[in-house]
Formats: sequence, structure tokens, C-alpha cells
Amino acid sequence: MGRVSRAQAQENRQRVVATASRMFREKGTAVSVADLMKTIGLTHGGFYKQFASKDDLVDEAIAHAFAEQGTHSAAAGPDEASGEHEAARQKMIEGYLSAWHRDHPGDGCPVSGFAADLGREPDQAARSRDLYINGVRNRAARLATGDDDGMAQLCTLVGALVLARATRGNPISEELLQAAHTALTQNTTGQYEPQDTD
Amino acid sequence: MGRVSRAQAQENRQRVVATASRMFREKGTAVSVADLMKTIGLTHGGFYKQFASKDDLVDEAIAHAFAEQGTHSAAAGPDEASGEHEAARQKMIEGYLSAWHRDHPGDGCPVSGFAADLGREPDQAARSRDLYINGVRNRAARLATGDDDGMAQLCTLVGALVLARATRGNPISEELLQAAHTALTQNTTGQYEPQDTD
DNA sequence: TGTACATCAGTGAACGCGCGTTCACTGATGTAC
DNA sequence: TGTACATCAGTGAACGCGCGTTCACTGATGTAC
Repeated sequence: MGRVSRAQAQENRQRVVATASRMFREKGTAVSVADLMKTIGLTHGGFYKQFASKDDLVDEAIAHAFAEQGTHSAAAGPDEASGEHEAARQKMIEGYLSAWHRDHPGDGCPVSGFAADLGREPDQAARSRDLYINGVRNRAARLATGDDDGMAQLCTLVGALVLARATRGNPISEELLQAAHTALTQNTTGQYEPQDTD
Repeated sequence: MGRVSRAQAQENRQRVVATASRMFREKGTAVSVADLMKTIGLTHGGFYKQFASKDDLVDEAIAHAFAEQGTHSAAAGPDEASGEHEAARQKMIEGYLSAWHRDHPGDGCPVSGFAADLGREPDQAARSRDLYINGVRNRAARLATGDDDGMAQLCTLVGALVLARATRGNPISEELLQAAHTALTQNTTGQYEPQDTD
């Protein structure tokens, strides 16, 4: 294959980022450049025509995962503009704690998907970490109710998903999702049924 | 170095398992056999006199981490025999959500420490997974209150720790631990202040 | 619009390196007498 | 208790392999006239 059009090259680059964003959430950032490129149908040599290093791609893949958040139900959260904040929050919790979300980390929440990798690289590129922290704050804010900032709820969601993924195949996996769901919808951490009527 | 006494060999073997248990929780099971052996002060060649494969060591390291649970405050939980179940539960939650526990995963809870690796190996050795599942059940049971089986609380604890580790260095890390602590001690998922007086 | 040439996205072999694992070797330990 | 020999835990070089990265090459694309 010879040279490719600029439009095609740009599209290929975007496919690399999108695919990396998915594969990294699924199998971790340890996925190799060769595997990634093969998945897309290209050879690994061309990778460095588009990216300075694999670390650079990790940054872009994390940014991409957080940027596309709004387009997936399991990864998205209630919108402030909507008057039905509480209904949206409940729907978001249901999607988050679903078997589908557990089984499709590649299309799922980047907070859960990248937690393991970020927790183990103390000197991770500042950009990745900042993006991640921003994502955590945004997501918590979307869960917030009257007098709760959503952080504890986010902890419960992420913990349930991480544990459900680690125990997949055993009944406890579903029990964990169910227990978290019950806890989050019956009572929002420290108060009674949330009330958004007035 | 020539041959070593049987007692010494047995001690060396145990040191390998204990060190692996710590390093795997800290940096993941991707830690190399060479790094592990060098940490102990031995060379990597001798490893296979004691273990059939690295995967075998991973199983043993996970088993070891769960077995030593009772000896560390952050990793331990309230004891059923004690009459002060609720006080012990609170203490356990405090240890779990402490900055010390966040910063010392190697000496910390194996449920959090191995979640990332187990979540990404779908066909992980059955033994590792069974050990892990057992550990999750045990820990949840120790958190249980009157009408809560402890699973949702465990999700909150694990999620908070995982997120706090991924965001270490940013104020949000402490905020997450604090939010989870407040949620778990003010109200145990779906009911009021737990009452163990009569 | 057509021709001549420079550009550069993608190819595939190669690099140094670290991985899990093997193996001939060493020499103190354990055992048989 | 002392001697002779077999055992085997640990050593360190080597194996095949996959990693991130580099590079000479290809040939269609983009550009200058």
C-alpha cells in the first residue's frame, strides 16, 4: 500500500484512538501497539506516523473515552437541564449496575475502566490523571442530590462494577450489582428517599 | 552458593509467597519473576525449584493475602464473637478508608488489591477466582448489620479505595474517602443509625 | 486540463530489551555405613 | 562419631517470544507548472 489520502489518514488516526479507548478499558493499557493496529487492519509500523509514543495514545484514548461519555446510556448521567433529574439519576444507576455494563467494559464508564491502570502508575502522565480527575468530578456531580455531592454514590457504583467484573461467572457477581442498586435507589447515602418536589 | 538446608529452603519459599502477595497487590500480577526474586535477594533461576509456574505463584499469593487478613487492622474486619460488633465495624471502616490504607496496597485488603487483575482475566485459574469470591463473601459478612448483608457497604469501601488510589495527589482523593466514610457511618444503606444496644 | 515531481501514510524487517522458562553446574546439606 | 557419596536449592547463562520503537522502502496523493 502506498500513500493514503489525508482524509483517509485522519480517519485512520481517529479509528486508532477510538479502538484504543475501547481495548484499553477492556484489557488495560498493556494492550500492545501491534495488537491494536492489527484489530484495525493496519500494521504496527505506521503507528508512529500518527503518534509520538504509546503513552501519548493512552492520554488520547482516555480523553476520547470521557468525551464520548454522553453518547452511551451506561456511561452517561442525568442532565442538569432536564427537569426529571431524579428519574434520570435512577435510570443512570440502573444502566451502570446492569449485566450489560459489567460485560462490556470497552463501551462502558471510563472511571471504572481506567481506575486500575491509573491506580498503579504513581507517575502517570499528568494529563491522563487530570482528565481522569475531571471525569470523576463530573460524574459525581451528575449523581448529586439535595444534600449529597454524589461522591459516595459514585464509590458504590464503581466498587460494585469492579467487584462484579472480578467475580463474573459466580452468582455473587449479580448479587453485588443488586445490593448496590437497592442501596442507591432506596436511600441516597445519609438521607431518606430523595425529594425533588417542592 | 551451594545447597541450602531444608528449613532455609522452606523459609525462602514462604518469603517468595509473602513478597509476591505484597508486590502483586501493589503493582499487579504483572510484576516479573526476576524483580520478585531480586527483592528477596535471590536469583530468578531458583524460582522453578519451588513453583511449577508463575501462575501457580499467583494462586498462592492470593491465598496468602486472604489468609493473613486477620492480622492487619485495615484488612481485618469485626469479629462475630465480640459483643462490640458495631464498634468493630466502625473501626474497620475507618481503617479501610484511611490514607494509610490507600498508600499501602501491598499490606492492604486483597479484595481491592486483586480486583483489577481478576477483572481482566476472564479465564483466570479457577482456584484464584474461588479464593477471591470466598474473600468477598467473608468480608461482606463481617460488615453486615441487622437487615443488610454488607455487600453494598463493601462496594462503597472498595470503590472509594480504588478511586482514591487512582486520584492520589489530588484533593479529590481525600474527598472520596471522606464521602464514603460519612455515608457508611451515618447510615448503613437503607436504614437509620445501627442499634446494637438492647 | 495534463504532465513531472515532491510528499508522506502505511509496510515489514529489524533494533534492544525484558519476559517466563530451561538447564548445566556448584557445593553445602542430608544420608548411609 | 567419622567418612563417602548422593541429593538438590540456588546460580547465571541461555532459549524463544513479544514488547515499544526505528527505518529504508513503496507508491498513491498532492502540488507546481
